[in-house]
Amino acid sequence: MNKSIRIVIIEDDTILRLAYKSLLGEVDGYTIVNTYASFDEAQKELINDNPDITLLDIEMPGTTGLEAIPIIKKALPSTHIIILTVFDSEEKVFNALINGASGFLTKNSSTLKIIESIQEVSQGGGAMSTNIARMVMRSFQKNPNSPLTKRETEILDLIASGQTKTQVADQLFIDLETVRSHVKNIYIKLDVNSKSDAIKIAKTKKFI
Amino acid sequence: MNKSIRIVIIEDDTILRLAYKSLLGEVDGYTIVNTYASFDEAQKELINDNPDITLLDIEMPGTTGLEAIPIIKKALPSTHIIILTVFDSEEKVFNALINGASGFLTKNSSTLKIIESIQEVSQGGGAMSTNIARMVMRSFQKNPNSPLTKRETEILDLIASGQTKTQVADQLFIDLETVRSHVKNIYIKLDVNSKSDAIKIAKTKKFI
DNA sequence: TTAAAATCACCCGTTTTGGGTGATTTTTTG
DNA sequence: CAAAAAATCACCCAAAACGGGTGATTTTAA
Repeated sequence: MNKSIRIVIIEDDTILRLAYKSLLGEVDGYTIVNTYASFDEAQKELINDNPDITLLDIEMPGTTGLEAIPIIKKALPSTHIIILTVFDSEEKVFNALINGASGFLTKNSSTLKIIESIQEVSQGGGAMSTNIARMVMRSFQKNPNSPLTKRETEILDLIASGQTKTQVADQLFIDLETVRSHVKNIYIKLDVNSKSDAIKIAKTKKFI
Repeated sequence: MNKSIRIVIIEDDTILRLAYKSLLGEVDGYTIVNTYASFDEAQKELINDNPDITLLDIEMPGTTGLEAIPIIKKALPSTHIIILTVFDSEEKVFNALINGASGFLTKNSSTLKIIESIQEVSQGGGAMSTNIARMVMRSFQKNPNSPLTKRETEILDLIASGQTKTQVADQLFIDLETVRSHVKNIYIKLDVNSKSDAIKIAKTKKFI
């Protein structure tokens, strides 16, 4: 028989916390080691609990789930964190990603989805609710209505990666004056007059 | 009764193509409008087919799936593309994302997973195989062993976003000389002597 | 209570930048 | 094919930014 998956739940909503506990506790191979209503409460016990999976609410009184992620990862580098969120802001999701969460579930996820996700994450996979997956994918996608030409986009891309016009010229095997000419056109199209503004506008409008 | 979901399959492997066709064709509410062994073959027919979902192999003779995505999206802006991949390279997956695919399935995905994914994607969600989800998440995560301090990371981050040292100084309410001092230390730690090299190294090593 | 991190100062010459005002040569597309 | 769009290159100028050197002080954390 395989070892049971050790799960800790940190969720301030009592109803949800108990619901998760009783639902997941009945699953074969899952052990709910402990549950907490806040991270501050969980912090000292967590090392003892030694969970394989930590279900973590992102919105909590005291230390938020977002702030808790790096602390947990530092104390227990091999634990996998699954975030529970109401899906309010993109920023929170991306911050959680950056900090090292392995899964993202919206709170309306079905029990089955949660059970599956724990299984997948504990095997080294990733898990996302479909709306979060959609959001993540959209964040990669460029605006198809960019006013910039292909070459202009290419050049602005290189500039945004930190290169000077001279370096861009060398890399594209064209003259510095040509790059300057393109950049001037880019500035006109984006209605800016500096490198940083061009990059900022182009990024927020997803032209690059 | 709801309208059936119109599906087109573009996949050069005959066995797989027929397998998908027969498996998905039997699902209630799914209609396989057409199947093709290459995009070049599909191209003229696709507008007529008017699929809700296009299952697209990423590796194909002639026009690759990757190249096909923007063409399909241009001709049929509202169709959703689900990529089928053997999961060889990160680059391909990210390029597909950038070009506007709505789903990513590895070819070892179960029929159930494919059926679910079509459902989710056609409802505006996203779909990913767990190993691709994991890959995407990992791409967001920073290196925990960065030699840079918090402040240095913050400053390099702003510089990488296109700001000048002067702008960074203003934004952080510190003196330009302080920023310069930090940048000098960053250059030493990363063993570089220019902005662009610092950004390049820091990005590839995921320090920022 | 040390070490590390963050802050600021002034020197220097070089490179890059942004703006103006052009022109020519591909490429694309109706 | 013809017109339009995109990409290429040229030379002027002054202001800003850059990279390097060599310090010091204060604040924060181990």
